[in-house]
Amino acid sequence: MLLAKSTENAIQLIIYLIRHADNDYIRVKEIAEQCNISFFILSKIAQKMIKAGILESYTGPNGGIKLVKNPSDIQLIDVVQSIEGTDVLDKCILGFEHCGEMNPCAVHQHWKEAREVILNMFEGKTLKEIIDIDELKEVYSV
Amino acid sequence: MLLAKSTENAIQLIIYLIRHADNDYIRVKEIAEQCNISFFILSKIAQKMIKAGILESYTGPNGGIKLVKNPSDIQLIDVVQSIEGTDVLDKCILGFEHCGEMNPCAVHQHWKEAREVILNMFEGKTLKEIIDIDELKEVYSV
DNA sequence: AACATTTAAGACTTATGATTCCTAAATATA
DNA sequence: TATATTTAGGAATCATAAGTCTTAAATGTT
Ligand code: SF4
Ligand code: SF4
Repeated sequence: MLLAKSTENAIQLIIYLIRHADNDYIRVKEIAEQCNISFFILSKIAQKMIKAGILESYTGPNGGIKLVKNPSDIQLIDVVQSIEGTDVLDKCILGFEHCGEMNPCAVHQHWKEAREVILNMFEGKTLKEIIDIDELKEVYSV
Repeated sequence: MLLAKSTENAIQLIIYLIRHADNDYIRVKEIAEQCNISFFILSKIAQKMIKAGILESYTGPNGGIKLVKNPSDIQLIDVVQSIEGTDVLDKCILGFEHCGEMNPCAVHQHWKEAREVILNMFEGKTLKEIIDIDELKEVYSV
């Protein structure tokens, strides 16, 4: 499993937020219902992203959560790291101790290539680009 | 984390086996010591790979485990699947229910590309190729 | 001020994987 | 046959992640 389940949920939450953003706060309960995720789980996840500076919240009636920055100023990696910590993809595919470029294990170069692509997926695109529905329509002609 | 820790250990075990293969059975204890992995853990992992038909074992003095097939006839994906099950990379990066090519979620195409590369790493190369030290020397000029 | 709504935060339980331990079975060797 | 070696396999423990619940704090509405 590449991503933890809570990170999957975090991405779903973000996608929902972007698609329903209209400068108002959106209730976590609404997102939980629409995305079919437990409210309790989602509110914990939201809290992590708030601490990471991705979301802000407002307590009370008409309250909820919303994005702090513009979707085009957030990378997917920011979301991933806000949940899983900053060293998700620093880790290697094997557990060898004294390794790396100078003393590579047998799969080093292969894993390096794959990680490059994964990183590119997480860093190369902003949330705006990733979530852009028109782009998807073009590709899949839906 | 892409791979479970036990899968990391499985790959380490396989690498050791290939590099020390001389048609004899190799004791799990020896591998455990050399790879610095708990013997108990490694013997469980070995049992899984035996059930998957990758290794065979022999009980008693001079016993141990060895590869069933030639390293050039085994794909890395076989090792991974023997430990984690066959649907490791079938799963999607998100948890959406009704999705896929016809109804792609917002990151479908990006994850598809990355998964392609990972699969290629696991399926495209045989263990022989991956473990080949000369190939590594060439690339890293070690 | 009283009440309803909504996030905040911690406690608690459950599920899953990692790790360790122990006994049995197989088999070579003396 | 007795003994030492080595895998087989289950039981038990520990760690971490996932999921649930409960109470507190903030704040708009009446
Ligand atoms: S040599 Fe490279 S692939 Fe191998 S364990 Fe080290 S960092 Fe990972
Ligand atoms: S649409 Fe594609 S990327 Fe999205 S959840 Fe489904 S299979 Fe995964």
